[in-house]
Amino acid sequence: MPAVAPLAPWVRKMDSWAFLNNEEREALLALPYTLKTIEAHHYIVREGDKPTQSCVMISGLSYRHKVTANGARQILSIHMSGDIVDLQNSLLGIADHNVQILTASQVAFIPREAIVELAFERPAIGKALWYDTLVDGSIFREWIANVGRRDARTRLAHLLCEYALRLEAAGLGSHREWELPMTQEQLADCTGLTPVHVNRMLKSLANEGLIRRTRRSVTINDWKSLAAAADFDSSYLHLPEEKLALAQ
Amino acid sequence: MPAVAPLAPWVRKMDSWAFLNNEEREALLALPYTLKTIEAHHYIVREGDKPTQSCVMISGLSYRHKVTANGARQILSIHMSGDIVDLQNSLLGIADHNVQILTASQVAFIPREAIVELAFERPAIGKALWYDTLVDGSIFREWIANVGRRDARTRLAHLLCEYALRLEAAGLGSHREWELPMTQEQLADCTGLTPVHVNRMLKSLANEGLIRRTRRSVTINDWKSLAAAADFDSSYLHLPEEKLALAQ
DNA sequence: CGCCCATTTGACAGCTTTCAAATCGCGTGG
DNA sequence: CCACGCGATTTGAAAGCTGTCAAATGGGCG
Repeated sequence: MPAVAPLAPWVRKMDSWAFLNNEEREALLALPYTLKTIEAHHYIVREGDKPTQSCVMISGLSYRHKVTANGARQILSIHMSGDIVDLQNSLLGIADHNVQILTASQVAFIPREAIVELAFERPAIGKALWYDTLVDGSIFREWIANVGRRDARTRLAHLLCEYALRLEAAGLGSHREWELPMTQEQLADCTGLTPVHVNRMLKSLANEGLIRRTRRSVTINDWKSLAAAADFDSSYLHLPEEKLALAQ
Repeated sequence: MPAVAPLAPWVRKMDSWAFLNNEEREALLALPYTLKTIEAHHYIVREGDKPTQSCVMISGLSYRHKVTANGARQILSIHMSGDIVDLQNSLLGIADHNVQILTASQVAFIPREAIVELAFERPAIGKALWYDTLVDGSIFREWIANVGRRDARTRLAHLLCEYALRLEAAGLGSHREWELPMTQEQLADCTGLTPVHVNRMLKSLANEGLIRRTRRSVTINDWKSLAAAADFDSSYLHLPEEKLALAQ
């Protein structure tokens, strides 16, 4: 096993809800997996596939999306180190959405059966996995509200806040200082806007000093003001208590 | 036990994915519960609550929703006989959204521990419950895409198609002939539109013969055309095979 | 019969999209 | 080292879908 176990970030996240003991952490780390390095833009899963493996993000970023009949794309979620994407698709049988790599990533593929067996062999692990899918669902619900009922500026700010906080909760940086390696077109696909309008809203947020921008990334400048402008309340992320302070 | 067990619709749904044997069905039916009749508009759960029970819909309709800072409401899902709402809230600890009754309903409240224990005692039940939360998540994803990337007319048509198919899958009617007891304001809150615009779009769908309307409800007139106008593909509902034919 | 709430309708405003063109960065090749 | 090319970002102007506001209509119920 390498100096740092590839699955460690994931186990850390599963462990953050305090269901697991040491033995169970070891059991998760001992799951069989195949490690792959995947370049940006590549697909991990396509709608209609019947995946038999689940993917754990080791490093890098990925996202899930759907495409409507008129060709518009809607991004459904963003995933980072420690996230298990596609537990959904693999358990449900047929993938109902696509999973694509955002920035070059290391991904661990774990056979579905191995995970499911472990989940029911050790209830604590089962609870942690279940909990994880429930948090996933909670984030989806917030996105429905975000896209459905917030104006463009608020919507975009909300996306930034969520990303910042999740990044920090995953131990990947500070919510006050980080980079978002997404194009404005991708931000548009997250928020149900057009790239042009995303550009204008970013400009507006920057003009008021809430964020700072370089060409290809965004940094939060004034967390409190941004969170206020975003109508952002972190409770839907169901972060463990010790990480709640971040949101202040 | 009454002639028809109250939990029967739920057990039927849990069973539809073919994980359960007879013993397990019985175990579900034997779960402890409290039955309540609740009038329209009443809340079952409020955001911030710490529910310790999960609610199974026996009859009637309910919906989940969030309210944004500016007071706009976004409905997140609609629930009918056989649905378990709020497994999410009760497992996650703190409710991140509201659950409200749409039409007078009978609801069975089951203690969370009883469900969780059973889920891990009998893996098949655990799988069925997990599967159910995953389907829930799949529907949320479709709603994100619906609200984010479809125009008003398509969006509304999509909502109608989903409702029709779920109603039929739950054994509550035919997808070609049913009523939707929602106000136009509620339809608006489902789709991220205004009531006025919902009115216009319903009129447009009716003018083209896709639906028929009475004052307080909608009926599908021409399923195929409506599904086409709605960009509707039922696969995200993950209906069991024997019910797939419905969607044709 | 009268009240109240939901539905309709019309006119107008406005947020967001659309369409196009210009600018900018950055990697590549000469 | 510098020009070139291409994708991403910016910007402006105009169109359009959806929202807003207000008033009228309609139905159900006490």
